[in-house]
Amino acid sequence: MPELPEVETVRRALEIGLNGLRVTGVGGRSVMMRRPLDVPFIAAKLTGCKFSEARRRGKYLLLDFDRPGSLMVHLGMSGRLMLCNSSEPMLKHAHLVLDLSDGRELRFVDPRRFGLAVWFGPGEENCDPSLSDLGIEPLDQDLENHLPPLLHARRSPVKSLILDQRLIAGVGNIYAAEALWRAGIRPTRKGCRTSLPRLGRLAVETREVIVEAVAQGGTTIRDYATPSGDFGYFAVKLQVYGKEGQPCPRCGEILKDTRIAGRTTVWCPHCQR
DNA sequence: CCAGTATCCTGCAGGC
DNA sequence: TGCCTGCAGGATACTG
Repeated sequence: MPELPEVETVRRALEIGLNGLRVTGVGGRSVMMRRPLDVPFIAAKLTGCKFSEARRRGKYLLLDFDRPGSLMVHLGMSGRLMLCNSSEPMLKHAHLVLDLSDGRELRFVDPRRFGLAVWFGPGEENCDPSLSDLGIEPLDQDLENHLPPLLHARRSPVKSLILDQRLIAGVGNIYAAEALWRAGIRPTRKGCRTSLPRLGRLAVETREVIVEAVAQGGTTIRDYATPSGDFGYFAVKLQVYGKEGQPCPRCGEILKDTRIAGRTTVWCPHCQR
């Protein structure tokens, strides 16, 4: 569910919300997620540790404490991190709960269990393929030089390519649709059949839509919220995602939806070519 | 190596 | 009111 802007918003909220706090206990249930969740192991590493900072790489969050190593969290499709008072009723799918020294709790809730939370010992995060295989960050200044030749070398639809985390890290289904619409590129067009200048434009529009979404605190479609329960306000700026059958905001043509790589893709047949 | 599909899981909306 | 189907901000194992 959450893409880079939502994860970045969560990161910023945690940096403030966890500032100066210590983990006084760890609870939850060791359910099967994208990787097995090992609550006792995380408890052994984290209990008594003081939060220091929250980092982000692509859609991955890395929480650091006053001991070597870090807790990696991915929210998958339905994952949420919530800062709650411990008196608040526990949600059904709160798989991992960190008790905090101010009496509150950080709860990792993920009904679909496509997310993950794992502890990395010192140096381990550099070896983990989920992180080491990630492509360039959309906010990287070098994006428009780096990305176009990579996409141009591939035969897949550009939509699949910008969803490929090994090429560019952090773009998901919402911002892929928005960036392609802004760049005027048909999502089914193959990378190798798209000119380098047009792919450069796509790189620029991808970064721009992500910058704008971060500034709005991300997009709330169904249930995304920051750890303190705030919603993201970028939804009002979406031009095509979820708007199939409605007129294109640029030319008025009816927006179509197609499935690419198993994912719904909305686009304008007139201005995306 | 690359490209495309199937799959993990729960919840919810829509059709009958 | 159900029951069934398909779809949902994702990543990856597997197939050809």
